[in-house]
Amino acid sequence: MASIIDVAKQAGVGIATVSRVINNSGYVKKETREKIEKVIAEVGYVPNEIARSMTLQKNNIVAFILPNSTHLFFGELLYFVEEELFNHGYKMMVCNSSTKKEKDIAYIDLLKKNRVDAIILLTNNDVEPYLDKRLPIVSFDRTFEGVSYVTSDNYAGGVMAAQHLLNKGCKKLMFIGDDAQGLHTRVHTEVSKRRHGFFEELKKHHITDIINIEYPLGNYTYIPEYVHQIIHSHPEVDGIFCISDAVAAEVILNLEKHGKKVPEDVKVIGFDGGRSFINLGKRLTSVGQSPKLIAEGIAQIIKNLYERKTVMKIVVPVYLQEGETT
Amino acid sequence: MASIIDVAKQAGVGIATVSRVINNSGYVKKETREKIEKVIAEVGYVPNEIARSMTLQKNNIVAFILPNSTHLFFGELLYFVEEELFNHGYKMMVCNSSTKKEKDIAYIDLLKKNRVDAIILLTNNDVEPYLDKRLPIVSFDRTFEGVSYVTSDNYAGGVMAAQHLLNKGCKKLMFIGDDAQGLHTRVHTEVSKRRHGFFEELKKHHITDIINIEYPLGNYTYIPEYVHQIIHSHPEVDGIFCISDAVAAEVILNLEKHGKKVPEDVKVIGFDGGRSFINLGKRLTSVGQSPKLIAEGIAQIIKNLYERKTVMKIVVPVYLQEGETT
DNA sequence: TTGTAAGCGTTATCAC
DNA sequence: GTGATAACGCTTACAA
Repeated sequence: MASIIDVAKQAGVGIATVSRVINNSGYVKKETREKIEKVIAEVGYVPNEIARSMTLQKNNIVAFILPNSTHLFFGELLYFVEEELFNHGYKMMVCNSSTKKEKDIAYIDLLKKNRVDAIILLTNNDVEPYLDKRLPIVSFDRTFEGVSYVTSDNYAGGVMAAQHLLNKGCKKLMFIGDDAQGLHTRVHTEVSKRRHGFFEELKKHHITDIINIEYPLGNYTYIPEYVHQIIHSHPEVDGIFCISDAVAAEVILNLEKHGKKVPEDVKVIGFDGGRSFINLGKRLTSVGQSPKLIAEGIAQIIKNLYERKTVMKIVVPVYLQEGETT
Repeated sequence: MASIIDVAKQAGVGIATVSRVINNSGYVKKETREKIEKVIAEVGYVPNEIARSMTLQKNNIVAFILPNSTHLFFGELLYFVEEELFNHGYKMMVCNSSTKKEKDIAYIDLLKKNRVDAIILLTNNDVEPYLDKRLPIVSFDRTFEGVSYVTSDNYAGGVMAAQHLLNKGCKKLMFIGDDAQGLHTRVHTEVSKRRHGFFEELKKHHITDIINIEYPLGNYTYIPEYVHQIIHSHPEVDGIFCISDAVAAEVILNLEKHGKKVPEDVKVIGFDGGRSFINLGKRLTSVGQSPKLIAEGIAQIIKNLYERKTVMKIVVPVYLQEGETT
C-alpha cells in the first residue's frame, strides 16, 4: 500500500510537503499542491491513521463498555452515542461485558493497551479497584471516586412515578427493582435514586407502607421467580413502579397470566421509555430517559477530558411517557 | 506513560529482551524474565497496541457497518458478532449508517485510513462502486462482486412461511416487503429470496394469485401509510407473510385497530425471530434467523480473509418460531 | 540468551 | 515555501 514516502518520491517533493497538503496545514505553492494531489489520486494513497495516532498520541477512538447491547434502552443509547461521537470525529468501539465483572475488567485492560481516547463505562459491577484513575473514563449512571459521569435524573423520575400512580388513584403501592438498589451489594449506583425519589414523594403524601422488593442483579432480562410469588401474595396492591421497562413487561405478563387486569386492577409503570415495548400489545407507561441528551452529555465530558481536570457531573432530565398500563 | 525503553533501562537489559518477555517469544533466562516482570509491575508498563499494530501491520480491529443498531434483529446480531470476535481476539468498531448511503461511504473511507483488519458490511445501499475490492470486506445478506458473504437461508424461510400459512388453513395470501426485493432499486439482496421462496412454494400448491406489496426502503421501522390502505382493500386476505417482524408488528397493530382479529381473521407471520416482540402482547410467529450462527460464519470468513483468496459464501439455516399470530 | 538497529508511516521542528 | 530528520513505541532479523 502506497505510503506518504511513495507519494513524495513520485511527486518529486519532500514528505513534509505531502503532509502539509494532506492536512491542509502550512503554506504550499498552488502548483506543488496540485501536483501532489494528482499523484495521490494516481497511486490511490490513503493516509495511515495508525501511524498518525502514533505521532499524535491520539487515535480518535472511544470505547463503550456496556452490559448488553440487546437490552432495549442500552441499544438505543448505543445508537445515539455513536451518532454523537461520529459528529465529533470519533469512532466507537463496542464492548459487551455481558454483565460479567471479569469481562468488564478484561476490556478495561485491553483498552489500556489500545490507548483509546476515552472509555464510556456502564456497569453495575464492583470494578472500582481496577480503575486506573489516570484513565480517560466517563461513567454513566454510576459514581466512581474521581470519575466524571452522566446520569438521568433518577430521583425526579421516582418522584414522577409516585405522583403519576397517586393521580391515577392508586392506594397500595409496590416497588420492584434489582440490587442496583444497594441492598445486596456494595456498589452504589445512581439508579437507586429511582427508589429514593419514589419513597420520598410518597412519604410527603403520608404513605409509608410501600412494599419493597429487591433482588440480586441478573442480566436485566429476567427477574427471579420468587418475585412473582411475592407479588401474588399481595393482592391488595394496585400500583407498581418497576425499575425498568423490561421488568415491568415481565410483571405485567405474569399478572395477566394470573387473571389480574392491567391497568384496571393494577397499574404498572416502568422506567426507560423510548421505543421500549411499543410494538405489540399495550404501550407501557414509563419514566423516559433521553438517550440523545445522555449521548450529548457524554460527548461533552469527553471533549473536556483532556482539558479541565475537574470531575464533571451532568444530570439529564427525564419525562413521563404515558401509555396504557396505568 | 512508561514505554518499553523505560522498562529496558530500569531492568538493565535490551528492549528486545523486554519484548520477548511481553510476548512470551524466544528464549529468556529465568532470572532475566523475573527481573523484567518486576520492573513492568513497578512502573505500571502497558504495551502500546498502536505501536504494535504499526510494526505488525495488523490491529485486531474489525468494523461493523450496519443501518441501525436499535433495530431488534440487527442489535442482536451486533451482540453475537461482538462476542464471537472477542473470542477470536478482535475488538469491534460499530458504525451506524442510519440507512444513509453517504454515511456508508464516509465510514468505508474512514476505515480505509484506520487499516482495520476487516469490515463487516450490512447495507441495502448501492455502494458497489465505492467498494475497493482489495479491502477486507465480508458482507451480510448481500452479494457484491468478489466479496465473501454470509446469509440466512432466506429462500428456505420463504418456503417455511408458505407451508406454515397453508397448514394453518389460509386460502388467500399476501406478501409485504420493502424494496430489498429489487422492484424499486438496482440493488439485489439475498433478502429478496424470502419472497421467491414464498411464491415458489405456493406455486407448487397451485396458488398464484398472491397479493404482492412492495414499497421503497425506509429505515426499517415504519412502513408507508398507503400499504395499510392496500391491506384494507383486500378484506379477503387471511394470511400475510411480512418481510420482517418489525413490519409484521405494525401490520398486526393496524389490523386490530380496524377490527380484524389476529389470528382468527388473519394470520400473520414475520421474519427475524429471536427476542423480537416477545415482550408484551402476543408472541409473533416468525421465521427465525440465528444471529449466533451468522456471527460464527462471519468470524470464519474473517479468519480466512488473509489466507484463501477465494470468495466464500456461508448460508445459515433458519427455523420456524411459532407464536400466537398464526 | 541477549542486544543493536532497521523499519513501520506519520507529524513537527528547523534549517535553508 | 520546502525538505531533512528526529520522534512516536514496538517487533524482529542479525550479530554477538
